[in-house]
Amino acid sequence: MAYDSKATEAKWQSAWRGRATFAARTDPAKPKYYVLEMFPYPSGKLHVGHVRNYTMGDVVARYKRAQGFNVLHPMGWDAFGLPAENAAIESGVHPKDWTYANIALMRGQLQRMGISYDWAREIATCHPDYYRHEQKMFLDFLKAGIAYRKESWVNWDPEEHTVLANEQVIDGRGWRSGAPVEKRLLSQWFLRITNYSDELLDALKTLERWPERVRLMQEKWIGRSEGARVFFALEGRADKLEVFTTRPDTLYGAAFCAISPHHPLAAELAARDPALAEFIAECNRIGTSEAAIETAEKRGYDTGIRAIHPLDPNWNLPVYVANFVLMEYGAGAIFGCPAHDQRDLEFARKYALPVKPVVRPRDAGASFAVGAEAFTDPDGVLFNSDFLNGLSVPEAKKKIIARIEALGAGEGTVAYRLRDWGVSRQRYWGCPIPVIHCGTCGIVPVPEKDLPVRLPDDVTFDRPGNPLDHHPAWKHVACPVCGAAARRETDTFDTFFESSWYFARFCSPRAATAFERADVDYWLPVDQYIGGIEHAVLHLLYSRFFTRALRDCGYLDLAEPFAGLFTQGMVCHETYKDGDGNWLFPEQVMAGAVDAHGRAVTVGRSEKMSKSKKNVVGLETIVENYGADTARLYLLSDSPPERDLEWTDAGIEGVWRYVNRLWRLATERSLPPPGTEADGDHPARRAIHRVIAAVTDDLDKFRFNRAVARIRELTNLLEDGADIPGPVLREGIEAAVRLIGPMMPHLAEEAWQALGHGTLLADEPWPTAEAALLVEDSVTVAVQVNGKLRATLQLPRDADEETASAAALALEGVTRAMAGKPARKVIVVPNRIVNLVV
RNA sequence: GCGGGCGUGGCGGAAUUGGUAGACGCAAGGGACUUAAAAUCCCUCGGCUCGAAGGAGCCGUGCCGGUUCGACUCCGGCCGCCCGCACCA
Repeated sequence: MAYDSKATEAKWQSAWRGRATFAARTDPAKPKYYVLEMFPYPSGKLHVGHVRNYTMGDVVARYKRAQGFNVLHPMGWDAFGLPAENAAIESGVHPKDWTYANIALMRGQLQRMGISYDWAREIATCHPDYYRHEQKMFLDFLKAGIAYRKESWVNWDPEEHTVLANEQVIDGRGWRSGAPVEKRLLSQWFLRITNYSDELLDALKTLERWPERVRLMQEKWIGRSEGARVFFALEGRADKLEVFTTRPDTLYGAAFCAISPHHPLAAELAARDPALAEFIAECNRIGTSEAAIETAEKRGYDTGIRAIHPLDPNWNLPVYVANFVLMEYGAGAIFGCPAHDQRDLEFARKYALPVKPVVRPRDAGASFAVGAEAFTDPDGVLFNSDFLNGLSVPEAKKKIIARIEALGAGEGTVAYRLRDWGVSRQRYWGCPIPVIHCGTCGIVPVPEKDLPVRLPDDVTFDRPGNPLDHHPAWKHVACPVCGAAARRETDTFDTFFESSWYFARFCSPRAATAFERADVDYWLPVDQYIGGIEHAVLHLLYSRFFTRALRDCGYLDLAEPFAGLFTQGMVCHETYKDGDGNWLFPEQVMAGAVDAHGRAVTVGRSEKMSKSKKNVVGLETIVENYGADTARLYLLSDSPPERDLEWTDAGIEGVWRYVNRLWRLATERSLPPPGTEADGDHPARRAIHRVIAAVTDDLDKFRFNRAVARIRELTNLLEDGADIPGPVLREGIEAAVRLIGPMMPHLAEEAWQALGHGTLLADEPWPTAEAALLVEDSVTVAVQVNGKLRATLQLPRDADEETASAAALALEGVTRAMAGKPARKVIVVPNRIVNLVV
């Protein structure tokens, strides 16, 4: 009888729902385990990339449940964001309607996957019952000095009168309008994440269950560097130019100073230098993305101003405005040392500036010169540097900082790459920022009793700009302090704001406050967080900061929200474009790579599945034809979870065949009744228990693909084991069913029932391996001659070295390879290898 | 450009973390069953050389070099691809 996936999956999903099997309850008497997958943006279509993520989480949740943990496994929607507004502009549908319709669609798709979520805890961040709490948090941040206002640069589309996301700036132009983008200075809200730089950096060490690469990326992102700020006097001016450098030791190699196009000095000079103003305007056309700025051709504009070297009053340096100097880092100004910085070197070559080396390699002489490559190795000796000559780089740094401090020309300092988090967005579909601008009282927080500040529904997208801003009534309010006519803040929060605390909301999703203290104290931190590597820095760093900010405002007693992190690889797929250059969904591409009109399709490279490029594979057809379990197992079985997965349709058939084989194995053998205990050390029992131990270990380590391979090996063995005694066969089949349970829960429940059990497999404990069955008496040892495999050898376990080498020397293949020569050296690794060196 | 990662058969990958490279699967080819097909089952399957065969040998983990008795694994240099770069989420 073929396995009926559709009926079976519906049956068990309703059984779990009916018994509230996965409802989580705060119970301090039980050990808890909080499993969380990064919640999705409701784009409207659940694709295989999402499902890969959620399936991994479900395996962990079901596995930990079977191990006796009180498991919290919730799901919700990261529901504010730009695509809803784009949909409104393109097709006139309201962002709210679009979003809730998408949520309904995706919820249904997700429920058909049979993931063990506690659906009673579902949240959507666009709901006022969610965002009202973050408005309160913001007011608390404001009181605590964590939130503040400052000016910052944005990408401005002059045609659409909107701020563009970096993603929407393509080659310096607005994606929709095609108009050249300008940078504009806007007054915006910021959170002081930089107050927590050191804490966020130091605590990375404590995150033992995070991938090393993510911790490294965060460390580099925070970018703590020790250096110095140095003041250069300017010829003919009273003010000084402050620069930051990590290489004060190279000060004698300085060739120029460079300031950011946004430096106050640049603005001042541009006011009376039209050519400079034009240069700055050109820099502003690059956009705000650091990648764009860094990859743009390095250019500078000589201001004509001369800076006086702090250690030599007779030494002048030209001051350039340079497009690669960032106002946000250090002092927004640098001194350039071409010999010891590659970028400075290229700049110096371009503008014919001197390249004077001041550090040389230990083995180089005084004639050391720099060619096409700057000498950046910190292991070197100072020369051409007056009182620093002969010193190592660290010594020179110390000494020169002492000197400039004595001269009052600067001081040692620490700079961070990390910048404060700008949370203002000039958009409609986000959480309103709860402040009011009053002509007399300034910025006034919305009183707590007036929260939430709700988004108005009656908005239009038919003209450029922020709909909140041109809403006829919404922004006009009375000042809560003086009662005069005032104006609401029309900016909304960055959507990272919502995702920075949703894991806490899941602990008490219906609480009148953000969350109940007892609930977060019990459930947090998240024991296992699972999501894409693309979130390695921003979302995860913001959440770590936000948790600390909440702690400092008395919300909870916790610094790190995620005790364990697993970053899964992305699911990739080829991209397709039709004859007009529009993206196509894979199902729109016919055989022979033509579109619906018979035109040739351009097949692009494989990339991360994303809705914008339409290279997504939906699940409907797979679930329809093969069932959720088949899709789940396929997503787990082939690729290691941390690696990217190239989606192909081939292979799904193979998994479906396996599903049916397993089903037949569980239902078509005559077995002793349930409860029959197997004993003894039959080889099949040994194999069964080895697999139990290995799969348990694999699941602990997120090696789902290996776990699947092992379970398949077990079922292969059971299938052709005509000589396996009945009780052992039952033990083996039950083990296979229980081990596969977290991955294919519906099939496993059905098989468990077919095996004669009246319980839910979801309520059964995890199988344990009998230790005595795991040790083998005999081992296979590889025998090498000069490191090359020549034979293998069966030896009793833990045989001593003499026995092993004697047995090895007696082997025919070994004597042949040794060709009569004596062994000069014998290396014996017990139970593993004998290597004879001749 | 900068930061982080990855690279193993035709394909996805495994390799006890320095100790038998290719587990498990996909695809392909051959065969059995069948009137036929599907389903199922069995066999072969990194490359090359020698052998009728059992088998034997050489090469092989992106490329070049190094460390080691022994390297997919460690080190140095290169090439290619992926992720992130602060307003996509």
